[in-house]
Amino acid sequence: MAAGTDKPVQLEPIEMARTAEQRFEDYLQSRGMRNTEQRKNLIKLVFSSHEHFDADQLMEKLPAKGDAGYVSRPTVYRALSEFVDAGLLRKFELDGRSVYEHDYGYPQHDHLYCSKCHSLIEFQDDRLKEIRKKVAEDHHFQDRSHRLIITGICQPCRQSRRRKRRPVDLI
Amino acid sequence: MAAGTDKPVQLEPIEMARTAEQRFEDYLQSRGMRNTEQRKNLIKLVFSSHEHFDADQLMEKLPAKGDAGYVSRPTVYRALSEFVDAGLLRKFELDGRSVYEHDYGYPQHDHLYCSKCHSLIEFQDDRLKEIRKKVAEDHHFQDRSHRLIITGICQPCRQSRRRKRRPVDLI
DNA sequence: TTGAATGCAAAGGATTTGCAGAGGC
DNA sequence: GCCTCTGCAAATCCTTTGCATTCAA
Repeated sequence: MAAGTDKPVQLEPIEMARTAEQRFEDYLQSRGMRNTEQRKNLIKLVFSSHEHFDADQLMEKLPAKGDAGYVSRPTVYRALSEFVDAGLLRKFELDGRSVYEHDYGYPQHDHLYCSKCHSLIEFQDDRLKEIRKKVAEDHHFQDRSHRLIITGICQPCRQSRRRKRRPVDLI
Repeated sequence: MAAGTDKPVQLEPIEMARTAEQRFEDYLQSRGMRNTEQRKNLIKLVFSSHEHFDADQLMEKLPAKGDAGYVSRPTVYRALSEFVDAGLLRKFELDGRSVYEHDYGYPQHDHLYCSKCHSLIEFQDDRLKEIRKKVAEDHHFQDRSHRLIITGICQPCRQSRRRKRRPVDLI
């Protein structure tokens, strides 16, 4: 995308007929599951920004134990799994932990991953679709999804080779 | 554990000036490290076939505890890490575990991953190189490696599903 | 009311680490 | 002999599970 820019290009959310919350409610409804306070808190938090995050980071954004709005760790894990199942989030693994990102209402993209500061930069390249299609056909493979991560050193880290840059929390 | 079975190799090894063992010896030498029996056993085993494997699968191929040639689990993990560092193996994550494959003497490739039987199928597409190059340039990113995994259902799994369809619940 | 969901504690599974003894070089 | 390496046990890290209680519908 836009060459000549320093900042990572931000992808634009897709226009949606239903909000993530609405879609999740449908999901719950259709399975006889309940729309609890915890699930409401989590989905609100998760969709309040489109950063990548892991379970730990999500926990840190929640109110502390004892305060209103607190959600326990097991419940966080259970909810993340439901969000993925409902098509709201996508999950992938990085350095041995699970990382989540918005799926619903967000365009397909892939990532550059800085092995120094652990930041993730999104990019889009439509040629990938073609490759995927051709390879799947060649192997009579029914493709459902793909994940491409290009690892290296991001621009800020290349420039400040000596300066210690605080790694972006979390991946 | 044990996932990621493999198909017979389809890609041809590259002609090498030095064997993996030789290269590893250089690596050890240059760092004042020792070429122990354990490391020799492991490298021989690892390069005796082209399959993808995880630490557990490698352990299972080793002689049992008490028998000659046994290597303990911590040593296996330490060695795998060294092999990666020495450029002999490449490591990636699948379903929460670390999976290894030959790097030295093996051409760049990517994978189709069957979510049903967990097999990994290798493929090559040179257009990926171009995409990687362009994206890296656009973002002033110094790319070092990439990993593309296309997930779906492999041909054998697609066929077996059609043949023996699960009957509708009777009762 | 009633079964699903939560929080707690504890378990699990993969991988790593501290350390005393073994063994390359 | 020096110093790295190994194996053992135990620790860590992330994630999941069993269960009694709480709560949405």
